[in-house]
Amino acid sequence: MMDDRYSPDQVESKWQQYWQENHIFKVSEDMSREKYYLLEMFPYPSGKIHMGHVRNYTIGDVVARYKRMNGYNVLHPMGWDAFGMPAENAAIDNKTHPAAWTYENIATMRRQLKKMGFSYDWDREIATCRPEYYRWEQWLFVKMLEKDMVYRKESYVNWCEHCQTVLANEQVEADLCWRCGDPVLQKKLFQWFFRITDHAEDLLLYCDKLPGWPDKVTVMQKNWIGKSIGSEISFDVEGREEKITVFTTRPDTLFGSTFMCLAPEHPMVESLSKGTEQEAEVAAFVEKISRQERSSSGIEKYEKEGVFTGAFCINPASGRRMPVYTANFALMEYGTGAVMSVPAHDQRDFDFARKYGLDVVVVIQPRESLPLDGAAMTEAYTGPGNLVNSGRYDGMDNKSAMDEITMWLEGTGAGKKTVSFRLRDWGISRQRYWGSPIPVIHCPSCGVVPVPENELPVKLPEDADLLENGGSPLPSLDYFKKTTCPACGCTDAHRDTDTMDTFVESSWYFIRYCSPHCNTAMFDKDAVNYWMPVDQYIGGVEHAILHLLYSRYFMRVLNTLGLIDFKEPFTNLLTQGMVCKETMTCSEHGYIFPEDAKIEDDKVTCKKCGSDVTVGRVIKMSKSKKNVIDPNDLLARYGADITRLFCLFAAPPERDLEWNDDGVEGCYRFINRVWRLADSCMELVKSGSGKEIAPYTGTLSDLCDENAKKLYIKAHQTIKKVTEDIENSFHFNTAISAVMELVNAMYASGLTSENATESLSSASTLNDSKDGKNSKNASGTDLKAADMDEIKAVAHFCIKNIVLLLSPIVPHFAEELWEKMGNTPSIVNQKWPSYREDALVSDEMLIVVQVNGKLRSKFSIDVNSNEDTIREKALADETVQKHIGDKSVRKVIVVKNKLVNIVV
RNA sequence: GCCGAAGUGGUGGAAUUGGUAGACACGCUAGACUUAGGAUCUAGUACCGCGAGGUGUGGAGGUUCAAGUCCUCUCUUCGGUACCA
Repeated sequence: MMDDRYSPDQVESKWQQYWQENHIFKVSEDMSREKYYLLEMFPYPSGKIHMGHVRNYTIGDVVARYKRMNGYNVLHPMGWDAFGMPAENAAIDNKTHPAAWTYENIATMRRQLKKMGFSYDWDREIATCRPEYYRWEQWLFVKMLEKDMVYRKESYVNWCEHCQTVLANEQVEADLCWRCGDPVLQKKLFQWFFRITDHAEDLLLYCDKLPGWPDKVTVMQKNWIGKSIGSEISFDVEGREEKITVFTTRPDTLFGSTFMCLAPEHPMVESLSKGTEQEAEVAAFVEKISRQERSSSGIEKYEKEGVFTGAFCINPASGRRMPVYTANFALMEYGTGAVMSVPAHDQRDFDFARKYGLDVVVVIQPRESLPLDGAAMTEAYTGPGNLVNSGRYDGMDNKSAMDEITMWLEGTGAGKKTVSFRLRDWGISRQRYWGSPIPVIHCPSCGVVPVPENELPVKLPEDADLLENGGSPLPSLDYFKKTTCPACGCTDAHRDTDTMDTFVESSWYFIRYCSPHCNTAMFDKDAVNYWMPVDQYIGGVEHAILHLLYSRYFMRVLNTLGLIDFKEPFTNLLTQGMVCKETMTCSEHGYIFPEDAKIEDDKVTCKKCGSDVTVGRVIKMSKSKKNVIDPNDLLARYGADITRLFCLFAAPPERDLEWNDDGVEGCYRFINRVWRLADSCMELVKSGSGKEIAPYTGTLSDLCDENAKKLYIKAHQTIKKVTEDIENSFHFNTAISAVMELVNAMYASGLTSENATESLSSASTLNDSKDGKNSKNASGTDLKAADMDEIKAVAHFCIKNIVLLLSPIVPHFAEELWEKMGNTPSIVNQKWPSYREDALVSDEMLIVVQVNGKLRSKFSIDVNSNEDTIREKALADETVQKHIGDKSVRKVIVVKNKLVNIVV
C-alpha cells in the first residue's frame, strides 16, 4: 500500500537525483538513430526564472520527452544568453560586477530549472559571456571582415542617452528605447555593419519555404524585409553636372511629378543650396530636423514640412522645371533618400503641395468616375486608371505604363528597373562594456587591422570598474585599449573598444550546442551535420523578427563561408503566447505586486498604505510593471509536476495566458486521483490468485465483459487522442483532458471501490447469464475467474498507459508510479504507447435524430446497421413522431454513423 | 492608415471534411462519509420557463436539410508595422 497522497518534495528530488546520477539525459551523436533537435530559446540570466520561462520550457520538455519515447535521439540543451545591458545596470545599482552578477544569476536559475525536472543534457550548457564561446564569434567576425561581409561606416545611429548606447532599428520601438523607454536621439558615430541586405532576397524567398513556421511570423519577416519593385530615375539638375536619383514604385506617374524632395541628410542638400539665398534657411532646417528627437512628442506624425533648396531639376519625361525641396518626410534610409513628388497621386506629396502652393498635375484618370481636377482635388488619387497629360502614354492603362515608361527611361539612360528593400544592414557596434569585444585594432598607419587568429579571443577585462553614468569603461582602460599593430608593429595602435550587439551571440548558439566543448573550431562539422537544423524551436513571439531573422542570416553567412551545408536553422517553430496579468497601481506606491494588493469584494486596496488600487489592463508579466507571479511560490507549494501540468492545462501553447492559479488545485486533485487509482488497480491486479495479472493487449473481440470492453476502447481512444494532440498541434490541454476522461471512466467503472473484487465478480456473473459468447474463451477454466482476470488485465493496461501518457508532462510522478507498479526505472526510456485500430470503436453507435435541424432524440444501434434500418428506427421514435405531428415528411437525411435529420 | 490574430457559460477553455455547442477543469449548489475538513466521494450546474418548450458561440444579413465552423458587411479587443516614395 502506498502513501495515500502524492508528496512532491521527496519524490521529485529522488528522481532528479536519479536522472543526474545515471546520466539519463546525456546524448551523443549516433548515426544509427534518427535525431531530433528540440530547442527552447535560451534565457537572459536576469535573476530568477519567471512564468514565461516556466511555460516555454515545460512545453519544450514535454516534446523532448515525447520524442525520446518515440525512439528519437533527442538533443535538448540549455544555456545562457549572458551578455547584455541589464548586467551593467544591476552592477552599478548593487555595486557589484556584471560578471559576478551574471554568474550568480546563472547559478540561481540553473538550480531552478533543475528543480523543474527538465530533461536537458546539462553537459552541453553554454554561457555566451565565456571566452570559450565568444572567441568563435570573434573568429567569425574576422572571417567576415576578410570576405567583406562586414564593414565600417559613419552613420547616424539611434542613440539612447539613458543607456549610453546605440540601438539597432529593431531595438527602437515607436521611437523609444526598447529597454528603458526613453526617447531615442540621432548621433553620428563610426559603426560596424553586417551586410545582411546582401541576403535580403534570399531571406525573403525562403520565407515561403518554411512550412513549419507560423504564417504570422513569416508574414512579419516579409514585411520587415519589405521588398518593393520599382524604378530608379535620374533627374538633371539645372546648371549642374550632378543628377538626383530617386526610387519610385510608381514610374507611371512620372509625368505628374511637379517637385522633388530630398531627405535632410541627403548629401546634395548642402551642395545645392550653397550660394543661393536659401542657404541659411536650408541649413537651419537641416539642423532643426537632426536635433529633432525622432519621436519626442511621441505618437503623432510630424506635420509635413520642408524648405526650398534654391535649385531646380528637370523632369525627364515632361521636361517640367521642378523645384527641389528638402523635406522631413523624405527618409535617407529608404531608397535613395530622394523622392519625386507626385501630389496628384500620393497623399504625402499632396499635403506638402497644398501647404507650399505647388502644382498638382493629374496623370492617372480613374476609369469610372468624373475626371479629376488637380486644382480642386481634396486628396490624392492612388487607385488605378488611364494615363492623361503624359504625352504618348495618354490613354494607356497605368499598370502597363509602369513597364513602358521604365523601358523608355532605360533606353534614354535616365532610369532602370530596380528593387528596394526596407531591411537595412545590421549595425552591431555597441558602446557597451558587457559584451564581446570587436576583434579589430586601429593603427595610425595601417588603418583597421583584424586581430590575428592565434591572438583570439580578445578577452573582455573582467576586472574593469563600471562608470557611474552607465557608459563603457573600455575606452578609458589603457591596458585594454593600447596595443601594438599586428601588421606593422606600431605601438600607437588601439583596440576597438566597442562590443557586439548581443543578438550576435544568440544568432549561432544553437549550432554551438552540437559540440559545446570543441576548442579547435567554432563547431565540429560532423556533430553539426548530425544535429542541425533544429527540428523544433520554441520561444516567445516577441522574437519573431529580430532574433529569428538574424539567426537565419547567420546560417547564410556560415553557408557562404563553406562551413555548413544548410541555410535555414529552424525547421519548425512554435511561438508560445505570453503569460499575462493585470497591473495594479496604488496612488502612493505606483505599480504594486499582486501580493501587496488586498482584494475584498470588488474593492482593491494597497496592503502597505491602505489606499485604493487601480486595476489596469492585462499585459505581459514584467518586472517593471510588477504584475508578476513568482513561480517559486507555486513550486514550493505544489512541486514541479503540478506546476508543469497546470501551465499546460490552462491553455494551448500558442495562446496568451492570463494568469490565474485557481485551477492549480484541480491539477493537484487530478494527480492524487491518479495516484489512488494506481494504488487500487495494483491491489486489484495482485489480489486473488496471488500472482500479478499482466496488462491485456489483445483484441477487443476477445473480451467478454462489457465493462472491460468499454474501458479498453476508452483506453485506446485516449492513446490515440493524446498522441495526435501532441504530434499535430502541441495541444497539451486537450491531451490532458483526454487522460482525465479515462481516469474518470476508471473510477466510474467501480474498479476502485473497497470491495472491487466482489462487485466485479457479481457484475461478471450477471454478464455470464445473458451473454453466451463467454464460453468460447473459457478453455477449461472457471468462467467467472476468467472474467475477473480479464477485467483486471484491462485495468492494468489502462493504468499502465495512463502513467506512460502522463510521463512527459509529470515526469517525477510518473517515474514514481512506474516504479511502484513493479517496473524498472526509468520510464523515460519506455516506448510511447500505441493504440489498436480494432479497439477504437464499439459495436454500437449513437445516432442523434433531428427534426428540421433541431435535436429531438437519440438512440444506439449496431454499427453495421444500414441506412434504411437507421431511418426506420429514427422515424419510429416516439418523441420524433410527436414533433413530426401531422406534417408531412419531405426529406430524410441520414449521415453515416452520426445523425438523421427529418425535414417536415 | 496598413497587415495579422482573436471574440463561445460566472471563469480557463473543448468541438474532424459544416452534422449532439459547452468536452475537461475551476467556481458554485445539494447530499454522503468524517471529531474535523481547505481531504474524499455522489449528484446538479449555458440562459429563460413550474412544465411542454423556447433562446443561445460579439452584431446584422446570406448559403444549406443542417452553420461556432462557409460567404458578405459590421463592431470590439489584442499583436505587428508605419511619412517605405
